[in-house]
Amino acid sequence: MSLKFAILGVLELKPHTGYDLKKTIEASVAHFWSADQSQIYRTLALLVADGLAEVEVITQDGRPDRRLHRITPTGLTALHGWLASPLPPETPHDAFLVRVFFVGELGIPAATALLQARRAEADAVLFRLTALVGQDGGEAVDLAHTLRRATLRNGIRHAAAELAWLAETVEALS
Amino acid sequence: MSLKFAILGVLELKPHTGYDLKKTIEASVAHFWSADQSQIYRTLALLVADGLAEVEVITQDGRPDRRLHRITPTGLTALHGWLASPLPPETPHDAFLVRVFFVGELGIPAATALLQARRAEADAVLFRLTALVGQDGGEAVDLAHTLRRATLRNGIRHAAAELAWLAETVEALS
DNA sequence: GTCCTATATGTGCATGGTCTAATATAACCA
DNA sequence: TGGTTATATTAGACCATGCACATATAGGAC
Repeated sequence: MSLKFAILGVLELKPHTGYDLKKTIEASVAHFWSADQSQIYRTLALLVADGLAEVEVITQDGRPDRRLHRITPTGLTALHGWLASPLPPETPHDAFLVRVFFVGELGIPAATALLQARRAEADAVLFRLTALVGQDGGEAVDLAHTLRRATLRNGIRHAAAELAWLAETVEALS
Repeated sequence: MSLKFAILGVLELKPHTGYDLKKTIEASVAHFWSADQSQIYRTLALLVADGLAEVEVITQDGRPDRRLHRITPTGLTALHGWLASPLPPETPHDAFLVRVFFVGELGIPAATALLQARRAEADAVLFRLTALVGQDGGEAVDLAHTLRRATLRNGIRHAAAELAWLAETVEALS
């Protein structure tokens, strides 16, 4: 659902081909959204069909033509409407917590192993995001930039929360 | 994917009909997993087809027969295997952060409104989970119980982290 | 010379999930 | 008496995602 708008958002910044989009997404929003390449192409086609984006074909030889997509005024309206619309209720799906809930059957060592594995992951995420925020410099001036940094900080906060919870939980098991 | 195992986990505790399962899930793991009723029935059918669960039909009149599902030894093995298997890499999909990332276009008031709405939600989650943990008493003794409480505490930690992040971010916007 | 990577777009298939609705009865409330 | 809620299962349509694969060429690594 939001892939549509994530793509519109990227197209607003700059026209993209499907190929570029994949790269831009990986380089900018990968920490909270991921998209399969075929899904990107499908969604682009859908946006064009709905009049939210338009295509300029740039012929090439030796490889497929580039299909450069840009957002239309209708698309811009749709994006802004979505950004201002109320948050839909979300249905949680956390497979890790399903494991935690039932892993008691296997005893304390198995439960601890599960938590340790999770800690390694959370550590890695924290490290990666912290590096990204650091790279970014500091002095944020414009609003867009501040918000983009905020998405990274969100990931950092949650990774830290997860680590704190893991420590507390491992402790409770012993 | 994990619905299969969430259901197996519940079946291990006690045999269930599809109808019961929906209620048990809502009453116990709803804070980290939700399941559509038709999806539950489909998954149950799949478990039976795979030999992981078996059905006892209890005839009733005036309403459909109850189809009571219980886990089989094979099912138990499958559940335990899953619980001990490595965590698969997860692809993030956070629609809220997509909004944060792009909402700059609409200016500070719109961005702030988005964050305020989120705060109301996080507050509600925190309140609800805190009440649940409180209800639960205190003195947890057995492992399963400790882990179940831990899933609640996980939600609490993340809700708190979200609130802290929101405060920091609203601040950064002003 | 051969293999891998980058460029660029797509199709097909399977999985997992949501929403809607059909069916049928009993119990409870207004 | 009439409407909602609870009991219980199941089918159909649709949507989003992911994985594998098809196609075709240029350029660099080894």
